Amino acid sequence: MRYHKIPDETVRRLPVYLRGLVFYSEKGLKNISSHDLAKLVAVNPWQIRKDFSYFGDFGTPGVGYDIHKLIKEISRILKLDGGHRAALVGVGNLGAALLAYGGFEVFGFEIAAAFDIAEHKIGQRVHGVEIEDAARIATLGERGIGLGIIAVPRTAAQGIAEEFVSAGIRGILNFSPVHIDVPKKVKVITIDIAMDLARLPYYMPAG
Amino acid sequence: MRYHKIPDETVRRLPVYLRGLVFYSEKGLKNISSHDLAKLVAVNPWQIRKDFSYFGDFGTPGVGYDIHKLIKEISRILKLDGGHRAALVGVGNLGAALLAYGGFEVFGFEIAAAFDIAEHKIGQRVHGVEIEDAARIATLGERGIGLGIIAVPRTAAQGIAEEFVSAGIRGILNFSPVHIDVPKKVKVITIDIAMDLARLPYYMPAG
DNA sequence: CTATGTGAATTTATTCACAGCA
DNA sequence: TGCTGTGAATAAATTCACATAG
Repeated sequence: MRYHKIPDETVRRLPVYLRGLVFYSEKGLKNISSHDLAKLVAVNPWQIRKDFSYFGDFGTPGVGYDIHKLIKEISRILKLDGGHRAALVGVGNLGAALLAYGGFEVFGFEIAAAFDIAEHKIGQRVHGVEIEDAARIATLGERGIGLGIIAVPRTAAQGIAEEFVSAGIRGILNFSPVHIDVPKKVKVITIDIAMDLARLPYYMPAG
Repeated sequence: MRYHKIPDETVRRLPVYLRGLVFYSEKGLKNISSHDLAKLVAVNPWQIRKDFSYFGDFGTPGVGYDIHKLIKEISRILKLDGGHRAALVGVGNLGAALLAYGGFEVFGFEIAAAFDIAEHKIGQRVHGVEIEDAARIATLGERGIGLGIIAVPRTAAQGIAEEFVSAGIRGILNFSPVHIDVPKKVKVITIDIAMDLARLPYYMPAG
């Protein structure tokens, strides 16, 4: 099935596989079976095989998948190879947490710029990144930064998104619990942490 | 179709609807059409109608849905009515951000306890919550706290999860980028913020 | 005439079962 | 024998189209 379009649900799982594969790779392993990967990432073995079958031929029957080749191919499909520079707006609690978060590197991301409107924060350094005046968001286009992260209060989120769009940003990760309107040429993913928490009681076994 | 099981995908959307409905309710509106709600939450109108049809009869043709009744019913289905008290472990950058985050109240959540292992943090108050010694996690059972939030470094996550389980916690929200193993009677939802970011380049229009 | 509610049609995703390769 | 890769079968979710209620 190598010529099919990759299903969205498979694309959603690819970063999960990638993190698991990198984990195994760092342990020095060269190959892994669908069964072993399944245990690590909590996906069925046949689902994994089906997913991988959409884009190629990485397995050897009786041996397993070539970890290195898979990492390269998944990175290529997700367009993570080559790396990405992101700009963060809003260095409050959440923004500082994102700057400190170590989980971005695996996927080739780097937070290369940070902005805030609070006078006393501007010029300070947080985890190696200097906080700039939010007025300078407009300069992002010239600086080769293509991703934006919004970590400001909800009332400011739409405005920041529009500044991002003007500056040429093509992808936005939004942490404000509010829907953001942008032109179709820009992709927005909103993460509302409370929404995942809100599903927890439903799935909790009664006690 | 009032007697069918509610599909998982519908359950995933219910918190989204709930947030939108509360937003409208606070504006003083009494009714809303599927079309208007659709614009706010970025879901198709027919999808909304289908979702609501799984659990009842809240709409009036020609008028729309009764916002108040819907809020009550969705809260009931998600088991959010009555409220939930959660315990946070790990008051670093992310933990502090969660304590400061205002988006939990809509869903009836309250972070009622916070724990850390760092001596100098214990006894301090962050956003009104006193930080306790992580050794006291075991007391959660007696305190009527049923949800746990993990915001510690990945290497500590599994251990904290086990302490939660021993203390009688039935639902865990995990922010560490690692799969957590718990008994089946406990539900875990893992949020890895980098994973959503990792899908962004794939969906970004080429430029 | 407007907007819900829902069967039916379609599309998409998961699961199975097994042929075939190392 | 062990494990991949994939058609076929099943299940689930989305979309449509329209009867029906206010």
